[in-house]
Amino acid sequence: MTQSDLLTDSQSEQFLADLNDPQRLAVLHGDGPLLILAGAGSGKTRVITFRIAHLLAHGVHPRQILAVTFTNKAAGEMKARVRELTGAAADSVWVSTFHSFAARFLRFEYQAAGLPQDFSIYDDGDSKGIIKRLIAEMNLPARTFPLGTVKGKISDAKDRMLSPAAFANLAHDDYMRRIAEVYRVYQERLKDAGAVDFDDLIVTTVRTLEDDEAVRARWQQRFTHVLVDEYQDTNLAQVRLIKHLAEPESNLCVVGDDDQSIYAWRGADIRNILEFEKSYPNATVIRLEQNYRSRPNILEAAHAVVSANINRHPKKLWTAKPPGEQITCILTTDDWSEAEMVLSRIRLLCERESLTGADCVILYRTNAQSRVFEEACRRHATPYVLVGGTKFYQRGEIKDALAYMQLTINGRDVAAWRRIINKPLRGIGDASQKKLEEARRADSRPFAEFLADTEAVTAVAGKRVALPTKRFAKLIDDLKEARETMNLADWCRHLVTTVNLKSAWEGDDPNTVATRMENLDELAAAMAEYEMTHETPSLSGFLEQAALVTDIDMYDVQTDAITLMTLHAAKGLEFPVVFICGLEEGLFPLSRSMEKPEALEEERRLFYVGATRAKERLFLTYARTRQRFGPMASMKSRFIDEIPPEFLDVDNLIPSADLEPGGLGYDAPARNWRSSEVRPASRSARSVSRTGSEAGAGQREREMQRSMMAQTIQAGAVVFHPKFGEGEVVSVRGAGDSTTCEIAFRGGFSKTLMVRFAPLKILRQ
DNA sequence: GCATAGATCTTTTTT
DNA sequence: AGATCTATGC
Repeated sequence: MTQSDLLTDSQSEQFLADLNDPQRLAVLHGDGPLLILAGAGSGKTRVITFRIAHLLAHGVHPRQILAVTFTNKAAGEMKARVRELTGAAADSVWVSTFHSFAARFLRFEYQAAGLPQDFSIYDDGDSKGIIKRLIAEMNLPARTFPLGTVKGKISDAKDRMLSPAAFANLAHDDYMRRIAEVYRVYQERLKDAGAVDFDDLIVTTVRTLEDDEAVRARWQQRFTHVLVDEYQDTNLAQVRLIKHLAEPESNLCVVGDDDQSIYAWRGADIRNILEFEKSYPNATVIRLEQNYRSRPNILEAAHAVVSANINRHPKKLWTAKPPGEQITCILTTDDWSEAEMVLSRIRLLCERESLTGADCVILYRTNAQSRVFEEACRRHATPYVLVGGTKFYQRGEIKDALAYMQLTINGRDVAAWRRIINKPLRGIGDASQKKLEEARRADSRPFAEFLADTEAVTAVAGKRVALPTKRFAKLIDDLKEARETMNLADWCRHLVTTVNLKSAWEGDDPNTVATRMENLDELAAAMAEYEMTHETPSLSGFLEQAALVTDIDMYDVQTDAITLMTLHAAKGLEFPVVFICGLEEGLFPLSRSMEKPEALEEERRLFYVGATRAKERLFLTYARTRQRFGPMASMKSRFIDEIPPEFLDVDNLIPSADLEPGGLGYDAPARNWRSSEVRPASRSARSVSRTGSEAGAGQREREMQRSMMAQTIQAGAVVFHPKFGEGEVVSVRGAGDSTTCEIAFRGGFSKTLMVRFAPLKILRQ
């Protein structure tokens, strides 16, 4: 590292001048624990990145800094921003998510952790497959032991660092004792399979650090400074991981906001942030309360809702910005017109206020709500980007191919084996599978080796399956061998043909089959890209990445497309215009949460997170009825009523003869609200102005979006494909690298292609 | 062992 | 309403 990689003092001073007082204190804070309570939009990322730059400028070696986030996207952004400040030094700073940090740790320390080097990482589906089989094996009634609940309890136990034994000790009724038993055997099965689930990544890392002094010393020495983002979302296991890594100096800087804690259902414990000072009595606490993102009206509304919570540290953000528009609340009769209204509002904003679709985001509580908006966008040929939904690596055909790959490096991976042993059909049915699986476990050899042992197989499952199992074993061995002679992408293609995956979907709709085959092509392309972008590409590295990557990670603001995503996915993002939709009792807040006060408070925080994404304008929508297991009607969300009326501009599109359903006992003064008909049209035409430094930032963002547009495709574009000819883009789905678009080709057929890999030429936008 | 039709459950959010 | 699971018959 050269001196020029580092900030010089004068540069660093210049940066500091842009910060407000508490921000500067946080950046300059010396040694010891530091808690930054950073409200929404208070420049939190800036503070973290400046702090890292500051540490680097003051002689901390980049490799000694660990910064942990929850999503790969956040990690990537942090790294990019540190790089802007410090140059190449940033590349040596270890910035990663909790899970990918743990995965990397365990690849180094697999021996101490008691894992095979090429351990598999099980996703939710893999884990559920194992647990499901266990529930059946243990004769537990599926009705009283629903898979999701059992998995959830086990996951909770892991989040709290409870071993199966400890969990069993705490179980004081038969029900919990049985779940404890499932947990115990589940762990045995994982161990046998050489696999860890998502929770285990963290738990095993913590256990290894706690049990092995040499390993602990090595890693504690390695990191002298640890920073954690979104600290309010950590669970006990994660807090312990961080604590160990930061010791003994405990130069630990955590940043978070208790009002933005929205992952309690996943084991996040808000007490971690509320009681940080108890764990670290010498901690410095800094509050960032100036908001640089939103108009005061938006902050007021968000604050009004979240401050209805009892269990909360009282605080209030402020902003120097001028008031801006009122918050628009749109009341519609049903979900269909809700979507129509949202789109027409967006159209209006784009026409009159020099905004583009990319400035707008539609947020909703549940993924299922996205459908109506997607349909509306298609109807109006409005480009949109859907974040979430079916993920590329979760598709059946992709998981199948990955399972074959996984089995070549981890021969005991039972989830992979189960997935592919009879796909394509080999005449090895369920009954034989169970017998073979059990016998193999007792035998402890890898699947391929065991299955090639004709005698052993015959003894367990009869003569009939011995031949197909032997062939299967040979197939796996051949694949393993082939891997040595070719690169990952070629090997992937080789695998698809050798295995003859296509024959597994004989009789299926030919279009579906074609799409699946295209997806497999895309998998090969993804592997090629992985090989190009990594210095030491490995199969297990690729599989690890495939297991830990999510949709939001790949999301990038681009083109003129409107963004559609859940409120949860929106955390950490900001948009000039935000629509929060489906503000109905039972949907948002969700009915399940309405029984438990803590859960209801989390819904309020979720509203707070959603609202504070907005820079300029916030819209809230309510649909009186919507399709949810058949049509259902609901009352306005209490969140709307928790906002003082002076901040709201209500656009009531429900005919006055149509009263709200169940108006009894619910204070919803719809009659007091002005109807849209009498509203002067000029109001919507008022321009959204940008002020101060925000304007500059917005401008730059816009430019970046524009430059990216060149390489992206919008609905309505006319494109050319060498194989399929000319066609028109009907819709664009997915995010970032996994963006797909549906194209209606002139030949009268349409295809869904992955933008990144399809050799498309854009003829006209 | 496998395909099909009917039954059942799902929709909270995700690393 | 749609996907996924289960029971049944071949």
